[in-house]
Amino acid sequence: MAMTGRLTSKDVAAAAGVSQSTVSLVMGGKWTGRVSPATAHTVLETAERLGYRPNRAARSLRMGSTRTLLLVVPTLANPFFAHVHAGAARAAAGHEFGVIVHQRTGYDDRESLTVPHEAIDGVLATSMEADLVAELRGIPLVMLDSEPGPAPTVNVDVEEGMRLLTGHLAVLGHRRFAHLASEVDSWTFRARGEALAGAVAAVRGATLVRRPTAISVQAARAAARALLAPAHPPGAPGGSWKRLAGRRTASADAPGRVTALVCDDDVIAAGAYKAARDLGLAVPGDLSITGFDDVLLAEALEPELTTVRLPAEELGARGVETLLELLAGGEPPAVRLPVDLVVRASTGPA
Amino acid sequence: MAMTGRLTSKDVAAAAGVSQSTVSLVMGGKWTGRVSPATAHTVLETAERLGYRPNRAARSLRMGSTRTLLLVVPTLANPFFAHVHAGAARAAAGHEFGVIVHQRTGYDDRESLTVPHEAIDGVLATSMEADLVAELRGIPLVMLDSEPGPAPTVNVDVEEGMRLLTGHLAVLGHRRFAHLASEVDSWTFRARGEALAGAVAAVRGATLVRRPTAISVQAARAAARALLAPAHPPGAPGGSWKRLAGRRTASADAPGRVTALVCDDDVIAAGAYKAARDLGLAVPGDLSITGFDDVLLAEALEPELTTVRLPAEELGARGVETLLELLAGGEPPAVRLPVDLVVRASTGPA
DNA sequence: TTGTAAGCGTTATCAC
DNA sequence: GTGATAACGCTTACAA
Repeated sequence: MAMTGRLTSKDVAAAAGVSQSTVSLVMGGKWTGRVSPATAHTVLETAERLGYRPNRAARSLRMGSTRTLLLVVPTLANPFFAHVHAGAARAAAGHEFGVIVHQRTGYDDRESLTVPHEAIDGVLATSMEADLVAELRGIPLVMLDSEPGPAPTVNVDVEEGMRLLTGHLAVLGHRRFAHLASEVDSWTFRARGEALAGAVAAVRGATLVRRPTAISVQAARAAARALLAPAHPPGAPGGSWKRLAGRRTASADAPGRVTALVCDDDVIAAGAYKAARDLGLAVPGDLSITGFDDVLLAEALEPELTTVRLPAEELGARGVETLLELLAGGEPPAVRLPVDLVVRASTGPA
Repeated sequence: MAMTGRLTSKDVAAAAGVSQSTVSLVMGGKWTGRVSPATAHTVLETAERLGYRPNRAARSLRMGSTRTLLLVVPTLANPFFAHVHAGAARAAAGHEFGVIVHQRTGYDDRESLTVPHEAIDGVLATSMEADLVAELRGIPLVMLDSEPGPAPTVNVDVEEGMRLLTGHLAVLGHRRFAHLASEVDSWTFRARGEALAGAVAAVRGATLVRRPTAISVQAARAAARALLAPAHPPGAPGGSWKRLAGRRTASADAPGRVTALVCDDDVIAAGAYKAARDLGLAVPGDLSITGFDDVLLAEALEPELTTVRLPAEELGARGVETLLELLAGGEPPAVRLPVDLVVRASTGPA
């Protein structure tokens, strides 16, 4: 039945032989010292027997709060955001809050921010532009993995992730880097790009080229092909490079010969794998490839993907804690969550 | 701000110089013939200017319905369910309903059904056992991809999917089939298993072995290894079979030599790929592998996966339509959605 | 055509 | 200790 099934606290009161307000007190758990243990027990029992559930709408109306938070994500089809939701829901449940999720129609959907459900106390916006969020005028907001700004942020340390990746590759002898970057213009990807550029610049003799792509396997495949084989016509059989460029000469003298391909995302890395195969490049023999996020895909690919693990669940959980603090009138500090380098099999000596 | 920002219809009424009920009528869109166009316009304008949003809690309380549906899924980390949610949310929005999603803690979590949010009008339960759902006593329910039972169901035609797959493989000459089955005991997987068994039985001279596995890449990898190389010690180097069994002899005389591995799920198929590599079996040269669902993974794998595309978004959308019909007092018929065979590169001649 | 008023089910403030 | 009672903001007869 909708709401509470037409069974109200008044019914419970009648059945238990007490007043309605007593039922409310008992159900609310604030009866100690106001209601006798005996009556409290009776009330609890009859409520249970009748299957009574307090009506949330009435409670929300009275309390002025819905105990519901809204999580806005670009898409749930990327499991990263599914994990953010799981973490947020778990943390919220601990405070008797619920989390509803709104998936926008894509990474750069600048329209569908229209909040679908106004019965919320606050919003958690993931990977989103600050200006987009202006529409939520007045609603308490915490931004996840986004540009620091007026709203409190909870971020993952993507810069550190890029530094870790670069260090790992540099130690392996790589000097010619390429960045297969997300073309989505959001803070997290700008930060990744800048951090990578900075980290590569700190490596003696290292070079970096960059190419944007949409976040999809096929788009990334095409972009990676263009990046790796600029001179070849699109459909040309690969393999020539492999033989042309002497591998493991490390000194990076061969112009344009990229040996390390850093991808903004695991999905993009999956596309890069395909491009490498198209061109006859062995991974990691001819080309090391790295991802970012560490979603399901990373382990499913062959060879398994070296990537950066982002603490998705914790991002969601800390986001909720921060939002709750904001709702309580506090001024939560910006949070930055550490990341881990996960070395698997897609990176090797240059 | 929580709720509606402390700005009520009364405030709008005062600002517009009309009564509160007039505001309500106008905002509710049922003013034609009851309020003059001029007043209606004034009201709309001031509401807009003030940024007024009706309080959902109050509306829900008064109306006895929350215009909110709950979608319960095993996990959102599998993009299949993310798409179900997207379809459900889209369809619901068209009826001014919202959809909140509850992810259980896994495929066979038999505990966490406790609905996290009672303010709902109905429930959409995905891939779930009928008996589990008994706890939702009285709440209107539609089951998705689940056992037909007392509640209306919206299913995808998984049986047809298995028949399509079997036919495709049989035409390629396969006779020795193996089923890497989900160990989750839910209707959808039982149906897949039975349909596959039936379809294989209809192929002259065909045999089928079955092995259950958890739905994860590593679990499936281990299960597939055990299935494909029962005689080998776990760590034994593969490749022997490849040379032992004459490939493409098709006649299926070599005992135990499986040539087609049908997986209950794309994630399981990803594990099967790894097992094949472990054992030195080429896909599809030595072994054809098929998946089920057609999620992101299918295209990311190499070779790309032959699988069955399930209409996830439509499943969600039709689920909502069915639930809405149920809420309206109707008796919605059971729905069965067609599926498509997607032939890619993981299947080839036996 | 517009305004008045009675609830919806809850919580919380008071008298008792 | 317990029970009336007044909101919370909205929808909708019904009165003016």
